[in-house]
Amino acid sequence: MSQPRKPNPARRSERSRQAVLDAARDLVSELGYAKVSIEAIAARAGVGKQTIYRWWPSKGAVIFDSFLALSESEEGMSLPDTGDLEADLKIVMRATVAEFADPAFEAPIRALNTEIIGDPALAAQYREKLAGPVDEAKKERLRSAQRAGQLAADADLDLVLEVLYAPLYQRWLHRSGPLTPQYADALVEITLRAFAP
Amino acid sequence: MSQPRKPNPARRSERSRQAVLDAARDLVSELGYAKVSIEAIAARAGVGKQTIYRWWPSKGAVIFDSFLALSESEEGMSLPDTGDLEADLKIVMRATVAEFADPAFEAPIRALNTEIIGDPALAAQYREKLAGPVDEAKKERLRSAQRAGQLAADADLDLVLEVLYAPLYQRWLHRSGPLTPQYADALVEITLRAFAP
Amino acid sequence: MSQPRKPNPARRSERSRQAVLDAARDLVSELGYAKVSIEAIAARAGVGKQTIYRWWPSKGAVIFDSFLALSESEEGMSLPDTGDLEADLKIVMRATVAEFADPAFEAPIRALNTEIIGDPALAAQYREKLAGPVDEAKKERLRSAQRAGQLAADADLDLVLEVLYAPLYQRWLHRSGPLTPQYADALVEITLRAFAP
Amino acid sequence: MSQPRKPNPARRSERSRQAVLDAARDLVSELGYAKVSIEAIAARAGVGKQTIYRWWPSKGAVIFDSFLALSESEEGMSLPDTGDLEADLKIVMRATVAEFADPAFEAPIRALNTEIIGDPALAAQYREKLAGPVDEAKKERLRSAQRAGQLAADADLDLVLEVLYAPLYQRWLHRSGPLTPQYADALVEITLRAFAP
DNA sequence: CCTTAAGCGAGACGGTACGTCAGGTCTTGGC
DNA sequence: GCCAAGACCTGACGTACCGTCTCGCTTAAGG
Repeated sequence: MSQPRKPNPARRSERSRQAVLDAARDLVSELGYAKVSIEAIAARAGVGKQTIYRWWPSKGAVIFDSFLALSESEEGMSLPDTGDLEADLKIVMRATVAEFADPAFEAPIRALNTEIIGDPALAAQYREKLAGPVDEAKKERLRSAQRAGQLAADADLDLVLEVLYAPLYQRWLHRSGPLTPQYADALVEITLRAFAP
Repeated sequence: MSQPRKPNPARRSERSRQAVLDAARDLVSELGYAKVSIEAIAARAGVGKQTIYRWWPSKGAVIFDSFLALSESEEGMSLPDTGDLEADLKIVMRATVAEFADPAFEAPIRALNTEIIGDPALAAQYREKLAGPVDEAKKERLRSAQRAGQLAADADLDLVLEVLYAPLYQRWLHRSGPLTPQYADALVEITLRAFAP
Repeated sequence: MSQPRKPNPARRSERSRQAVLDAARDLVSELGYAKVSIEAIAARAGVGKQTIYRWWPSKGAVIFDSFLALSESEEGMSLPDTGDLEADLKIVMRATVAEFADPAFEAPIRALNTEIIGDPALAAQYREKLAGPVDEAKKERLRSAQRAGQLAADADLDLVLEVLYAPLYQRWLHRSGPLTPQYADALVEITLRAFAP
Repeated sequence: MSQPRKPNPARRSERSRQAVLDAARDLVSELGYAKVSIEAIAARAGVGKQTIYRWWPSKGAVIFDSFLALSESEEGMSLPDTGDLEADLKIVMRATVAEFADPAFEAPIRALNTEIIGDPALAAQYREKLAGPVDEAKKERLRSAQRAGQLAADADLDLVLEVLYAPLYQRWLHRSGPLTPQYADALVEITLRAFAP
């Protein structure tokens, strides 16, 4: 018995790959995740359906990749470090709040979360490729704060990030309350009190 | 031209309603949210498709209702109040962690979240009918703690609940880390420190 | 295990059935058998593909049925019987030759033969529903001739029909020679000599 | 603009040509004409698809060629001539009947007829390359019979062959009756009576 | 003898059609 | 008048092949 035969990546058409990713991104923005079909992506990209099925295992994977490609530009990001942790975090959190208020981010980020909930493989990729690098940058800033004595030296940084961000994400996903700069500030203050040295 | 004519709820068949809800619940457990179809629910329930379309606007609504019906039994719940907030919360949080470890809860809760992310109307219903009563019970316990001086009197109780639960939910949904009793305890401790009087 | 579940013929839409048959006939005439697709038939008929698959097992069956429907009008046909077998047969054979010269008959009849060669079930249906009644009418005329002493009383009438028609059909299908009124006459003369009393 | 550039036959790979022809023959036997694809032929032959498209214009042409190649061995055949036309023809016709009963001939011959009906160019090739030589040999025997006074001197030999063979071919293609040695004999007798001197 | 252009295998590509599944609407007959 | 049943049109699924198009690689001809 033979396996489903893997395509040869060396022959892959970069032009098609980009066209698919672009089309996927556009369609998610226009229609929302649920209403995007692989047929529509293929048609918009001017690509045969088989070309999508050859390189991606599912609709979720295509759309996920289209986000991945987007964020690859902002690689190696790092957070501001003025020496004042609270001020720095508030800037970052307020920026996040602002981002979430931008309707252009709405559809893609909800799409991403819908996929991730139902597909462990995508969730793993998400953590590794998207959340991971960003979290690492944030933890770097927190370590700097630990060295400066602004944060408990033994604080579990993953936990710090969760306390800081999870309430914000949840409130946004569930639409269970307003996302205001004040809310961002409150989260920073609460977190710093919780993990004070 | 005539409107789509609303059905008369008085005539509604309770037997069919229950059969649909039961079938929906079973199928979500067996297949996961995405793979459940209205056709399959109707077939399993021994019900005409029209009967579903007559009474529910969408697949999400049916499935949501099937969860609602489940939780209506546990109405009027309240949290333990031994006078020791930390101990009481740890009991509750550890119970939550244990619940999330039960594979029978996996499919339905992920289904619920998938629906809620993409449908504001369902999200509102969720907050009102499911999360609301539970949160109110929790807040009642927190108010008791405020009166006992175990929690800052001016603490925003919604925020307290978010800091307590959102990290847990997010870690579970994203599968970004293990859910242990120790993790539950840590969240309680962090939250109490953050909102200490 | 359950069978593929048969549709209930009582609920069949006559409007759809007719539309499919008409579309099939038209498309075969326009494009030829090989280039007709079920998708195209469905589209032209304004019908869902499933409606075709529900009632017919294959493209061949649809197209065959579309011919069947056509010929049902000429049911109960009978051949001229002037008492002069040779003259009567020449009229009929010349008419057949003329029919084959009509380009509008070209595509459908070739289509029919293509199907029949490859599909025993269709071949059986063809013999029973299309060829059978026509052949019976012809044999009726031949029996009359036998009674009149113009044909050997013990002649195998199926064989007579084959000798009369098979050369004509083959010449036309293989395009191996011209179909002229003279050719029609020659076949009649040869056949009558072969089966003379 | 440049023409599609014709390949240089001198460079043609004989090994590939044979492999394609063999694969085509095998696949037609196994699957029947309709289910054979060019992809499958190429794969079975271990040949690139382009190699097929380079040398043959259509699936029909490949398969036709594969039959041609087969029959090239039996070139220059001739019929028995014992002086007794009836006996000689019965031997030949009974042999043909036997051939048609062999299931190994089933698929290829039906395939050949399917092609020929729909493609005038292939039909012409068929007459010239396959049917022609065989018919010529048969006509040679008939001419010998004419000289011996066993057949009308002015008989149209093409017509004789049609009367002799077309009923047999048609009965086989349409499966409209049994092919027995008696049937073969009957056809010979009828034909000889029809074209008696 | 060595280049060089052709044929070759492989297989990705943009497409069309396949046959299936489900969506949501509509109709029929039974209760 | 709701209900079970299920046919209908629609649209997407994932697959099979179409015929075209590169890729490197042999391989035979001609300079």
